[in-house]
Order: sequence, then structure tokens, then C-alpha cells
Amino acid sequence: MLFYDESMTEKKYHHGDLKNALIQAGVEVLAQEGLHGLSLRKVAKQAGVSHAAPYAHFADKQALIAAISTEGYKRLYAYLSDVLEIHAADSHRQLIESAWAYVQFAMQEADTFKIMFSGVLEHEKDYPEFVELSQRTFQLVVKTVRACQLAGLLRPLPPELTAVMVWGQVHGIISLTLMGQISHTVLEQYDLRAMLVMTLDQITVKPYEGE
Amino acid sequence: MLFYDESMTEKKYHHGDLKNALIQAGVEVLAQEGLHGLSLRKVAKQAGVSHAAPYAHFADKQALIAAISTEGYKRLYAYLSDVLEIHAADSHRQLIESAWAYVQFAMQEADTFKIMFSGVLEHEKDYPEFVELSQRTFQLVVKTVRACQLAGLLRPLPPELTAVMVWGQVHGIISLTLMGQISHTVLEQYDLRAMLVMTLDQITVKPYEGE
DNA sequence: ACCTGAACACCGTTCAAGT
DNA sequence: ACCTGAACACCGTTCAAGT
Repeated sequence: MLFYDESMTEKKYHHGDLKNALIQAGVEVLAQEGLHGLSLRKVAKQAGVSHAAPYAHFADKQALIAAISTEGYKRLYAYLSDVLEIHAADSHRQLIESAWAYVQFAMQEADTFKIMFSGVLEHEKDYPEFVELSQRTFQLVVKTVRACQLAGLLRPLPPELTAVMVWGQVHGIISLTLMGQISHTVLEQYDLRAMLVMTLDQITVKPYEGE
Repeated sequence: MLFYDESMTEKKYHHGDLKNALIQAGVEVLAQEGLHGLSLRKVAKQAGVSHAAPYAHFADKQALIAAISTEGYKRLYAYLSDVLEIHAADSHRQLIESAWAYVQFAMQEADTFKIMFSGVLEHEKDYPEFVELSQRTFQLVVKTVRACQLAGLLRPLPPELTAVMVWGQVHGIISLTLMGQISHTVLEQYDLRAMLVMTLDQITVKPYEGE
């Protein structure tokens, strides 16, 4: 006679929510072993199922990578939303701090960031959840840009265009940094945050007075 | 009696320059099959040697990837040098056209660009040739920035810092574009070159009059 | 519907042996 | 010094079979 039910964590033949368990296991394997060490078989083992089990929930390895990337976007989106809310009163701070949050996310979850933006995921368009999260995140940038334009801080170009420029600027700097492509002499003299502020200062009407 | 010599393409037990042949084969496999399809065994087959032969010249797969990336940097460096020379008389044009050349390189050799900047290469620092090429390329940007500053076109910040910002801007935009992360509505209204010019216009003192 | 185990083709890497 | 062939551990993917 059974005196436990499905809500308990005992292993059952039917896992219950293996799909999400696999995504979580994927995030863990990625964090521990890096992009290089991320294999479907390890993820399956980490989740406690046979190596063929993932195929009941993901078409192939790419689909799992898409799910891990989407999960990464969810965390990035939440992180950016929080920062924007905290500084809701000051659009210039919103711009700086959300950019800084993006950079911090990239550094703290370097492997997640890499898998999201490295091109390892081959046909992003085929994964609607991924596309949606990426678009929602972009809209966060657009919203911030609009606020800055209303405050007279960014020039009145089309907000989507400006958002691409701002995102590109921030994304480029952190990407090159993560690849070790930023000159040693530059990194010695300026920390990343200072570089970010100076970069964003180039496109704003007034310099940032925050620091 | 032999009536051919080593300069002919006959296969010999001692290949002569297998190392470079493998790099070239790697570039071809990468172009044909993409990042996903690049395996040491395919590269060896493409070069006409056994799958173990590469290990006489490369410590492991990473070392071959480093060599392919370095080769990519060489092509990028040559491409940028050419463009800078052609527009030697006009530093604003040098800025715009070298940025555009960077973007075109990334698009025409998307897989090479990806392998160079995707993080697939894990310890770039361990490959001195790669580091050197990346630094030389960066110095090209610094030189261009200096010229623009002399012409009163870029603000007199430290040139290395400005170079990082410019490179980051351009790199970010093309990276996000290659990942399909740029909003559809933006890409419909502006072509990449227009976006690039507008982006660079943000940091220059005067807008670009070239188009 | 969900998972397992065996099977297959492919991969990176090592190593004794050949030229 | 340079390359081969066999071997090993690992991988993605498929599929018949089990619950």
C-alpha cells in the first residue's frame, strides 16, 4: 500500500515533469562543465533518467539548448525588469543600471550568456518561446529608450533603432570582454562599469552624474 | 625515376606542409558544414590523411580551432588594412568603411566569424599567434580613432578607450544581427549599413555626409 | 504516454607500429 | 620526424520493447 503521493520526490517511472527537470539539469551541467561539457547524456544522467529519455520531450540536442537559452532569457528579463523598477523615477539611471545589469548577468552566468548568443543554437526562429522572450527583452530596452527620450536625454530617433544601438553597444563590449579581446592596457585603467558609463555617455545628451 | 618534385601536388607519405593543409581543410569544412559539422576527423579526411595525423601538428581540436580563428583574423586584418589604405585621405570615411568592412566580413564568412568570437575557443590566451593577430587588428582601430581625433571628429578621450567603444558598437550590432536578435520591424526599415552609419554618427562630432 | 536498453554511426584522443 | 590503424571512451539518435 502506498503512503506517499506524486507530490513527493520519490523517483517514479513516470517522472511527472521530466521536461523541466531536464532543463534544470541542463543549466547545472552547463554551469559546472561549460559549453564544451554539455552533452545530452550527461544531462539525462543528472536528471536521473536513461540517455534516451530526453527524446520524449525534446526533438534533439538543439531543442534542449533552445530551452536552456530560453530559460536564460527568462532570468535576464526578470533581472532587467527588477532594475528598471527600482530606478523607475530616473530614466538616466534606468539606462545605466540596466546596461550594467546586462553586463553582470553575462559575467555571472557566462556560460548561459554564451549559449544564448554564441550561435551554437542554429535555428532560433524554430523555437517560438525563445523568440518571444528575446522580443520581450528587447521591448524592455525600447521602453527605457522612450523614457530617456521623453527626458530629453536621448535624441528623438526612432526608439527601436536607438534600442538596437544601445543594446549593440552594451552587448559588444561585454562580448569582446568575455572573449578576452579587450586590450590589457585598457582593462587595467578602466573597470567595466566605467567603460560602460563612458560609452553610454557618448550617445546621451548629458553625461551621467551618478558616480 | 622521378620527374616531379615536392612543389607538385602528388600525395606523399610526408605531406610537406600538412599543418597548413589542415588549417585550409578546416576552413573549407567549416564553410561547408558549419560550426556543428567541424570535426577533426572530417578535416583529416579532407586533407587526405588519417584521422590521427593532425595530432602530429596540433595538440588537440582546440588548437586547430585556434589556428582556424587566427587564419580568420589574418583575413580580417588584411581586409581592414586595404579599406583603410584606400580611404587614407579621409578619416571619417576610414571609420565608416572599416566598420562596414568588419560587418561584411562577418556576413560573408559567418562561420569563421562565429568561431572567432563565439567562445568555442576556450583559452585564447594559450595561442600566442591568435593573441597577436587580435592585438594587431585592435591597433588598426586605434590608429583610425587617432586619425579621427586629429580631424576633430572624435572627442579627445584616450584612443584605446574610444577604440574599444567603436569596436564594441560595431561588433555588437553585427553579432546580434547574425543571431537573429535584431527586431524584424527595425531590419525592415533600415539596412545594416544605414544602421551602422547612424550608430557611428552618435559618437562623432559631425554626422557622416557620405551618403 | 512515458521511459529503458541495445544498437549504430560518429567523434576526440592515445599509442604502438610502420616509413 | 611524420604518418597509419587499431583501440577506447564518449557522443547523438533511433527503435523495439517494457510499464
